[in-house]
Amino acid sequence: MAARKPRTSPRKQPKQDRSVATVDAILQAATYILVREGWEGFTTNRVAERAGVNIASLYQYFPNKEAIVVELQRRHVAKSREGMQGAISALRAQKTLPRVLELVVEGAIAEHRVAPELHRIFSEELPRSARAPSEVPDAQVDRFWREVLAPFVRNVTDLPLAAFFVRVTLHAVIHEAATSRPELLDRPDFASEVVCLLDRYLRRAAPARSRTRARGA
Amino acid sequence: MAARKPRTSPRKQPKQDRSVATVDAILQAATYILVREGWEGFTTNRVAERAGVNIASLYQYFPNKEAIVVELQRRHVAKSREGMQGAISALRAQKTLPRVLELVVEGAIAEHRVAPELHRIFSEELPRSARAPSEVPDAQVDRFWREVLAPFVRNVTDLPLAAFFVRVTLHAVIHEAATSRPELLDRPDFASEVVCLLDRYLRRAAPARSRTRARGA
Amino acid sequence: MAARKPRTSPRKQPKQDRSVATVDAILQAATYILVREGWEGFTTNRVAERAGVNIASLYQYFPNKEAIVVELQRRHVAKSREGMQGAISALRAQKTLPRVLELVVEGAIAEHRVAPELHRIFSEELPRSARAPSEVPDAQVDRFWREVLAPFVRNVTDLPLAAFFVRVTLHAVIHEAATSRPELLDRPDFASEVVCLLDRYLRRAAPARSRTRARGA
Amino acid sequence: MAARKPRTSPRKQPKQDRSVATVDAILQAATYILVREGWEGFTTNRVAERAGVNIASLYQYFPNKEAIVVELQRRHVAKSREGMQGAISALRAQKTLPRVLELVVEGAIAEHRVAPELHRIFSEELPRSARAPSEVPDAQVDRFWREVLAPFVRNVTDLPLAAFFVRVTLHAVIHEAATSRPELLDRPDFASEVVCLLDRYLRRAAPARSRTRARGA
DNA sequence: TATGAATGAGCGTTCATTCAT
DNA sequence: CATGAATGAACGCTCATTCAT
Repeated sequence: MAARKPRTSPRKQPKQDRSVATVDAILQAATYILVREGWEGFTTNRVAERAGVNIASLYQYFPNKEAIVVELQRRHVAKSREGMQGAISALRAQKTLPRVLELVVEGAIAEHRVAPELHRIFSEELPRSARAPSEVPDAQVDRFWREVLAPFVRNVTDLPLAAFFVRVTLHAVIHEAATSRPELLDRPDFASEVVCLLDRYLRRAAPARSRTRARGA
Repeated sequence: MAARKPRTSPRKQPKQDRSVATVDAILQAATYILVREGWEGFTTNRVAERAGVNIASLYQYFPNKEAIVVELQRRHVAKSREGMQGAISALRAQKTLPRVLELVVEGAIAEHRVAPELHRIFSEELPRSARAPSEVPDAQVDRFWREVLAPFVRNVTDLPLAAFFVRVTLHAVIHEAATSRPELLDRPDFASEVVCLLDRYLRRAAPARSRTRARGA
Repeated sequence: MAARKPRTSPRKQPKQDRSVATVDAILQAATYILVREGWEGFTTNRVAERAGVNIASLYQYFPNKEAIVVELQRRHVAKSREGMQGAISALRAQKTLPRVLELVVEGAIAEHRVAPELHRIFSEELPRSARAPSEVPDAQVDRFWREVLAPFVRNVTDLPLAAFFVRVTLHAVIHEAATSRPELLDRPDFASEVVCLLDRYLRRAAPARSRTRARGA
Repeated sequence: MAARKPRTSPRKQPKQDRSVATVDAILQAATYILVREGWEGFTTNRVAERAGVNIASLYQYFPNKEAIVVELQRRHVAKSREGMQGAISALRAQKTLPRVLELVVEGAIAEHRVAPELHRIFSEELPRSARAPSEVPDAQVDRFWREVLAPFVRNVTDLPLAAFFVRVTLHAVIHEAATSRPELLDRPDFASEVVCLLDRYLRRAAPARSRTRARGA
């Protein structure tokens, strides 16, 4: 039922300098057009034209239109990850939850500072067919969080659920800020608020006989 | 710079039963195709074909392709709002923050139970051109939250920022659950976890000399 | 090879007042649209809409789109002819060529003063399919001129050719003036110049051994 | 009020022989269809089909339907002008009005012998949207005539008006002959009759106290 | 390898006209 | 009769992709 999905991996590795330059020109043109015109205005002919590359050459390096965007995402993610990687590798050494969270939050903010327009395109504009399969599936991220948070949580009965909440919340607030209110990212209290939000959630007071569900009480 | 945007309001009201049925068939077919094929596969010819309606008939009721989706959104939102409205009107009577949050969370969950696939389409798949202008802009929602929360918050220094966090977080966790893990919505503790997350954030402990920023400490 | 040409005569004679009103409304709307939008914007649906008449009703009185325009032309020509008729019936009584020409020129000018925009539409805008077959074919007009002019011409060797010239010239100058320089029609010397043009042509000096062809001389 | 008029200039120049042939095939097919079916039957799909060319290829060289016809006109006018140019450049050397007129008349006749069916199409069939903007506006032609005739006219009180008459008459008789009685163009006396018509008009007898206006006399 | 040229498939939309009540 | 609804048949145009040099 799902239409066959043609491979999106680059057609061939450019080995010579000229080829590298061609591919770069294509990707740069693609970025330009995606940012300015969105996915709807993104056509291979226009990309080739703007890149100053013959359309047939374009198809020598990319098997189809989607592959261009996928490669763009691959490079974008690679660059974004850099900021995060530092945070993650430093994570295990942290002794308090706030420190852990702080590290991650700042990593995530750094991540969102990289080419935010492209980020918006990738997260909001692309149809499924052009979306690069996330390199790290959500479930795996959740697992990661579970492990990271486990030592610190207090009175959390369902750790997997909490991990889900943390992942989603963390991403949402930073992404939304980056997308629609970028000035927030620069405020010194932004990160600490995010930390506060998650910290208090994860280290909560004793259940108190399930306050929120005790409607009749 | 913004191209002239052709109106998306319906072209003519169906008067007889027969034409009401036609419009319904069109909208139903549109839903079917949107859900299965996404915006990319959504073509007026296919919609008309699936609806068993002549393409020209389709254009008697909708001035263009976008208008179909806009009408779909209008109807969807109308249906969704119902659940939320009750919650909102009951809000002012609440005496505790958990009760307030609980109401809203449950309203939002109800909202997301209505045709969740369509919900996903509308929020993730549509290009800007087909997106119905949000009836309630985010800034206004934030203002609403500010007023609602003001009586209850504790040790919150920047209420507008907090309102932003609440709006974004609330929506994100419920939306993500509805979209990728719908079974979560049915769990009895899901809502209470959301409430807990927000409640603890809004009624926080005294600042403690800025714990989270005391890196050097 | 020529596509079958569906009849353009009105479908049925409106007998009742209401029908007459309907037909009039249609023709008036048709005029409005033709003048403002030209033949390209002239669609039966728009005519019906503007006339406040259901499209199906329109087709009860006119078998097709062309028929509307043909009827419009019929009425226009009928009205135009009025001015000319007087001139023509008075023609035989005239004793001099200038008087004859003067009468006709003034008739023709009067003719072109009737709804000049419509006139332009009919003469320049319509495709062949919508052009009413001229009620009086050119050859017949030429014959008429031959008879009228015969008593007056001088040194004209080929009367039929001269008649052709008179018909064409007379129409061209008045039509062009009416179309692109309407103020000319109001100048008192305009008509007399036309008369002069034709009069001198028809009563020419003796051949002078064909001056204009004596290239070798 | 005037809608944005999309450019009609060719989209890209054919560089290889193959594409020159393509463009020629398109223009030839366009001519064929225009002549046989008129503007109404002139559709890009049919042109492409008859040209044996893919519709998309057609649009590689012409940005829209009108552009095809405009190019056709451009080429036609270029060819037509040749005959006229000779006449015009020889004009100044002429010593008598009949010689001047003769030259122009013969130039105009030659002009009308080039593809007369196309000529008819261009002058009668095209809607404004497809008409190439006349390279030489009428007013300019009138000015030209004024200068050319000035040395020769006799008893002409309003030279601009006379120039208008000359332009219109000259064109009308030749055009009408070419269009509806092409055999006339081949008759040896046709040109001389036109010359006579204009010559006598421009070199007229003394006003005689305004003969044609002396109605009361 | 790079380029100019080509193209199948389809898209959004319109319109003259007819049907069914 | 009049009306609301319907529709077959195009039409102008674009795009991702491939062919041929």
